[in-house]
Amino acid sequence: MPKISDEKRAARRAQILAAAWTCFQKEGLHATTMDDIIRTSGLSAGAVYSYYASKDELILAAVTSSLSGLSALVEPILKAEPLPAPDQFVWQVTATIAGFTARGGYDLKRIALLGWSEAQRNERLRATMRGFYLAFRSRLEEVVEAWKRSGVVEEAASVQDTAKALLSIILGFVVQAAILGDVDAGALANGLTGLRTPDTPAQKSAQALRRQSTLKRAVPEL
Amino acid sequence: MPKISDEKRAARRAQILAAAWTCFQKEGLHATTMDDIIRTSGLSAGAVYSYYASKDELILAAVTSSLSGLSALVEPILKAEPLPAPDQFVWQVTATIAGFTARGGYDLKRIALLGWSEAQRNERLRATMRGFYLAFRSRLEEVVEAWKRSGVVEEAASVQDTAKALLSIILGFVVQAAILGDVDAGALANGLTGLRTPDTPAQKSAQALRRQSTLKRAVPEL
DNA sequence: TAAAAAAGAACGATCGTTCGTTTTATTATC
DNA sequence: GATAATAAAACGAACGATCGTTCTTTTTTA
Repeated sequence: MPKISDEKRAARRAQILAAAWTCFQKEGLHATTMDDIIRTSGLSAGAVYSYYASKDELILAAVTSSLSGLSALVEPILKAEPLPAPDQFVWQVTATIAGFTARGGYDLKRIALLGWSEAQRNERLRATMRGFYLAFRSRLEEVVEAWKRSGVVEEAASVQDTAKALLSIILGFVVQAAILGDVDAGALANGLTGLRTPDTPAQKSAQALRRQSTLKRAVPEL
Repeated sequence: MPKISDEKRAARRAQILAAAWTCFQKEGLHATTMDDIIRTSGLSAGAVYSYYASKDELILAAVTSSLSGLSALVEPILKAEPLPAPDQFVWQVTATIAGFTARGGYDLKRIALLGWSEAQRNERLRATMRGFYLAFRSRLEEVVEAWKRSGVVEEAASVQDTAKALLSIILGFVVQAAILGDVDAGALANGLTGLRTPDTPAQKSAQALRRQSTLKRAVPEL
């Protein structure tokens, strides 16, 4: 029975996925044609289609693998003992994300931007992504809990909101680094310390107000 | 000589651009066809093409107008007297961005994500965007300077880095709100205060170290 | 040798764009 | 002031290019 071995099959899939990554980040998700991927992979159309049923499947695989790659990368930081303080933590996470770029010429940040964009019209991709980021934010909540226990975050702080702020900082780094290219993890963490000054009484009362009211603002016409 | 008036011309352009916005955010930049835009604009193909030379032109116009719309929206906050404290400032900016969504069903955040993605392969768009965000960050630097003068940010902080951190938080909010949808300006600002605790001596030394070394980390295989 | 795997030419669908025609609105003429 | 002349503006069918995918043929391998 002439059937290819499981290792060979996995290798072929990886070969095609790598080609897809290369093309996607070079041209974008929609601008890369199947022919681009086929030629880059070194295989034929028939071969590629016998491993991935459609282009959408390939897009999903590319984004999913980048997400799980990110997960694997950041995981060690999340469970480090002792847990680094917030600034240090943000520094480590963003530096790790930035460092991924070096690896084989792939840029995790670019794939992330492409994925976010695509997720808005691709329901399956959106669900996958939502699940991933929600899970990641849960992990961040655990981190905040740990900070509370060790006293670096005060007990009164909202765990959910703090995790949201953390995630914003990390995601924002990805965007800014991808678009402007002149930010690094050190600058971000350093800039964060600049924002971290003790509350004045006026700020305290503003915080209390903030959670109750919704900002009503005149929105100018386009 | 039957020539349309300048107002009529501008109105037609606005009509087409509005149709493009609607389609782009519903289907994405590449998935919307010119026929989509043409039909929702209520005009003919020939008419649309006499106002915008190509689809790329329309994409650029859509993204550019969303950027300048954002600018106009945020500008009042930047020059407010007195300038709100950091948390309050972030709250106002993000609330304004979020509030834009309500306006006519257009979601500024979605267009932003689409634009970032497209900017990676469209050189003209990338240049436009870069210029916009750099200018915006300069404005943020001025804000940080003002904070320093009023004492809410300590003198030793780096203006550039603090502005980068600020921009990250804002951009991250846009991403998180667009993908997860369960964040609001209040949660973000509130979460930021949770991160804002006084330095311990250990953190101080970590900051000093951070700016000098580059993180060397083993990046696992995909 | 037999069946799975790879190849690659070919297909139908769809895209962005064009271009010959029709409509519309302004000006010149009587 | 009604009408004819005129040119911009709008129309929309049609085109060429290109896309994702299929399917028959050839090659490979257990």
